[in-house]
Amino acid sequence: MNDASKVNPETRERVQKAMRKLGYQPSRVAQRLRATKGRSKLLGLIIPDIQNQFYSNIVRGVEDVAYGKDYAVILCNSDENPNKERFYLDVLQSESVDGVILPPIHQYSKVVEGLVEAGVPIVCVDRKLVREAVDTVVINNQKGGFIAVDHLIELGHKRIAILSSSSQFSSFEERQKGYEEALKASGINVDPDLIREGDPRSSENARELTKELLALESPPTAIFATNNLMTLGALEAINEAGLKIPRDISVVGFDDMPWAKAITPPLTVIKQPGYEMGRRSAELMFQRVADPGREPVQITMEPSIIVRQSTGKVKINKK
Amino acid sequence: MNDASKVNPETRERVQKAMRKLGYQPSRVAQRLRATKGRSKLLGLIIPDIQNQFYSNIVRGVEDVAYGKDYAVILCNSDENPNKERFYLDVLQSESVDGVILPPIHQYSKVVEGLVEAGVPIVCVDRKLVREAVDTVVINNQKGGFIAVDHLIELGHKRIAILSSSSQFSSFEERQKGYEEALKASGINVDPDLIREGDPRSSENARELTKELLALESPPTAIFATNNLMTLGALEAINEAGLKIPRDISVVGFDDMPWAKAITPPLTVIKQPGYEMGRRSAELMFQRVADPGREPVQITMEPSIIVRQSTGKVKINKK
DNA sequence: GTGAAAGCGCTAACAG
DNA sequence: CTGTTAGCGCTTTCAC
Repeated sequence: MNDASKVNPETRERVQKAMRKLGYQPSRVAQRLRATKGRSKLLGLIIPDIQNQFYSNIVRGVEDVAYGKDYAVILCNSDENPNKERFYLDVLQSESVDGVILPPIHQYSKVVEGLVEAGVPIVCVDRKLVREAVDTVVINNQKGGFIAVDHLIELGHKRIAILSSSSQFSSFEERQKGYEEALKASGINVDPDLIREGDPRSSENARELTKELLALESPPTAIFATNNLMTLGALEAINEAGLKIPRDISVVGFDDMPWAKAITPPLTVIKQPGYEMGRRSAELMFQRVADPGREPVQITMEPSIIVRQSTGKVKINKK
Repeated sequence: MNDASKVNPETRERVQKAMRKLGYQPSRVAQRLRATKGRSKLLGLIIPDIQNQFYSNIVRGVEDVAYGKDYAVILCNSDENPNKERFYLDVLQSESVDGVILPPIHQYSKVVEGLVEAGVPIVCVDRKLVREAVDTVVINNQKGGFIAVDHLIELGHKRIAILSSSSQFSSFEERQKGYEEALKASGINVDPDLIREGDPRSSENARELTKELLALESPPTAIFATNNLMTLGALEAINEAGLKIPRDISVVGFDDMPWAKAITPPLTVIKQPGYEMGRRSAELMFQRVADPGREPVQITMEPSIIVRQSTGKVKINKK
């Protein structure tokens, strides 16, 4: 029934007919219980929050690849809560999934590192693990930050603010590094007043931060928001202040959200290939399941800037 | 170990300590294999597309309830493809999930109806099944359509277009019914030219449709877009045509997307409580698992209109 | 109150 | 090439 190779063709046909007739479906549960290693047809996927479009892109990429291989995926939302992450990791192990794909909450994670060492196939996506060599799919975040800010500098901006994360996620740290790098490369001082760190899961928080920025004695002429939710918050605050983009202020967002080109003016963004990142992660996963001994690889994908009308030449603010 | 009731407390304590010491974790797979009915700790969730924010809201609602009950959920994307739906339904059965939550692709679905009759706990969310009595969580779509259009009528609009679905989803049919009802209630003729049906999964398609609408000899002064993607497409087409909202045209969208209030001008929408719908669906699921004999219930939630600045008083078009 | 045994549905290993 | 068997890890039942 399972291995078509060494069976009498007519017997095979007879069996298949019987299967169809009886509507027989093998129990994946029993299969999994018996199989033990690497053929459980189940994948675990832990993400911070499915309501974040960037992560739903990743999820879709993973699922599409899984579907093609007859795998199902268990989806878990961690809310950036390490306890939830650990809980789900336990559940997934207990479900004997073939592997787990996740953006690790901490760069140094005892739990995840432990699993890697225990030989559980793990793929990190979007964020890295520092100590352990694991299959990883990320984008070049520093470059993303750099090109965003460099674009603004080219337009003449000198007071460029950044909305970043107060938590230590590798992705945000790198984007911020890119921001500073771009400024320095153009001989612009990094003004700590223009660096605002908050909760990247809260557009509300970004809105507050942006308000503060706009209320500054010498407010920024441009804002770089380092993820989709923060971009939203920045936009809200700017609208509320009655400012016009790009006349009064320029904005570069992170992530090419579907609505970015539908708004007025269309939003300039750094595009992350979320769907593709999901696909690649799942592919790495399957490679590792097939060959647990393989050396870990790290795939770095390229972000790109999509210039639209939310950025414009700077104007001198005359008071 | 499992049932705390009838065990010597000190033995229990001893066992628990041993469990912790050895890091023992029961295998949910083996549990599921043995358990057979209604305690598998796994739920199936089939949605059209996780990249659609409305569905990711539902997913989040389901998962949060599941998490609270120590359940995991297998997520499947059907892409509105009945074959994929059937495929996943088979997979989920084979995984012996305790039940499946889904917006059925067809109102008359042999497969889903079959499962219901076979006693598999099913909860329909967002869309209904016509023939079979099943637990269902929907919103009052007709009312949603009605209040959207009625709002536009009150602003003086008479030529109101609708972007609806060419496929026969119960939700869209009802929204369209509400549209017609509102027009009739105000003595406005339903102009077939203003009713455009397309693929609700494609903002691109909605963009085309809107372009056609705007190119009409007597174009609409307002557009009602019946889901989030179609709203996006409409907005794009309007921007491209150089029209200003609400000066030149008014728009009401469906779904309160996070970006709706961050854009200029903020978008008036009919809000669906997606997250809550997910929660309620999961709750119904658990109720049914606990009591398979219970009468099916249908929960109808209320949509609400959130009036923002994308709708304005109609102006007379003078050529 | 506690311990032993049967069996869920499958696959791998082995004997015919 | 085909048929039989043991056992994956658990829960339930039944005997102690």
